[in-house]
Amino acid sequence: MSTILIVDDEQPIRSMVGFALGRAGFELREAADAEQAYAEIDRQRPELILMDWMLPGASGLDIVRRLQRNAETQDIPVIMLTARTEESDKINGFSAGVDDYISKPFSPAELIARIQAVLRRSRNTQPAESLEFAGLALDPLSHRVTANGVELEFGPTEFRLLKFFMQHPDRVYTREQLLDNAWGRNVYVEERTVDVHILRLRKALAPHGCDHYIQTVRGAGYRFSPTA
Amino acid sequence: MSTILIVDDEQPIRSMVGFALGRAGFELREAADAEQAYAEIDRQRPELILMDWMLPGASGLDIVRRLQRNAETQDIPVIMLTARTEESDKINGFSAGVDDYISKPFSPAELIARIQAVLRRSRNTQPAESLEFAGLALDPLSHRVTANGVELEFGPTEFRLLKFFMQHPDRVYTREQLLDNAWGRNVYVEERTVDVHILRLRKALAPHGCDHYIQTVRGAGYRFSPTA
DNA sequence: CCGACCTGTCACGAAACTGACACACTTCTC
DNA sequence: GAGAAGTGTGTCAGTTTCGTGACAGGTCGG
Repeated sequence: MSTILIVDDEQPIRSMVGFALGRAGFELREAADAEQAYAEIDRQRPELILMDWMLPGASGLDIVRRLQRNAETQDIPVIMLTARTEESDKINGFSAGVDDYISKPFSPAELIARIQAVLRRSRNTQPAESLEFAGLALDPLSHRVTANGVELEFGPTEFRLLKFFMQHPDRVYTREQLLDNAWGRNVYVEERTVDVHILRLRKALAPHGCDHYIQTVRGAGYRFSPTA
Repeated sequence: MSTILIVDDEQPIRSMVGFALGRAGFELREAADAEQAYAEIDRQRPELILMDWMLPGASGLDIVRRLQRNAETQDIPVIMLTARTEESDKINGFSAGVDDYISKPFSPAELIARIQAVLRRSRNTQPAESLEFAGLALDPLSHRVTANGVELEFGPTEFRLLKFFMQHPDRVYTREQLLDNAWGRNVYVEERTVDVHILRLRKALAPHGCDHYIQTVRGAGYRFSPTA
């Protein structure tokens, strides 16, 4: 049973969504503003957040950005609820970590379909279990990496990159694929940037003898393989 | 080679894009408005559409929505050309089936990169299986070759050559065929170069007794046959 | 506003890869 | 057996690819 949090100041919307989700077998919790949202998330981590675009006080995007900065809440998928009248707002939702958008008004069927699509995607890429290979451990939930018991510090990008590698070990990925998976599909950065982050990962891993876990495959890309 | 359709009412833009795409080996067709776009798509299905956001009469998004409703055209990937990064427009576009966005002005390099990324994603890339013959194993996913458990190092060309051989065992290929398949259809290299790479393959395989897997067929070419 | 941190890009040198060539060697033809 | 044709192999320079340090812009908290 998935727990879903809706953050919207309009009570009718919350009711409608609650009704639709209830029929589809989701458990819904509600928040009317940013403060309640933080409180609810803190009380129990939801599996997905439906975030209204306009809220009294803070915009939904502000909340998403703040969630992104927090290691505990960073990987909760978010679906934005937007209204047509706000199209002129300049936003950068996808790069902030928003997984999908739904325009109001929406049908219950569309809502359910999108929620399930996002959940399916995020479950594939976010196993809640800790990943460990030969002394190198990464825990997606606590957002922590340890090598032989010693905690390592990584920036968000390097963390995502290492997480992706550890989720798909022993397989070569091109720079482009790594950009798609650790950066996002809709960002345009130079492929060589991947090299730099690989370097930074290796540098951080080197003191613990784990730098060779990431191998260069000339002409193809990079591979995470702790056994080699 | 891929045929790409650009739908844009500004002739200079079409020319610039045409120039950039021509250099990258794409064939470009042009449409200045919705009517021409439909006509071009109907005449020959393009592999990808570059759609201007603002068009006289209909917006690019309207065209995309209409294409989406038609079974024949709904799976043609679309890249939107937007005047500015109006992210809120992206919201509606992604849900309508737009695959990517490029903000004007854009560089030719970015255009090419995004087109190739979208094309690659939309093409069904079947995961290749691991190939093994008598102790010699090649895994396309991890990009690894092992002989009796020992890992062997190969450059990109030798790897492609060996992969092709192992995908088509027990069959003679001329040097020209090998160049076509392991190098590429439209590259010009001396046929004798194949000999050199065969030599390098054999050299790498020899310490593990696998060098005789590749046989010379005098006057014809080479053959991969582990049993012979 | 400042300073710490994260990020993307660039430039440079090092290393690896590649294709070509020359020559030695084998096989075939007469 | 001689010559011709086809193939094996060592070598080398040009090119490509990668590692790495430096740096500027951005973000965020104070």
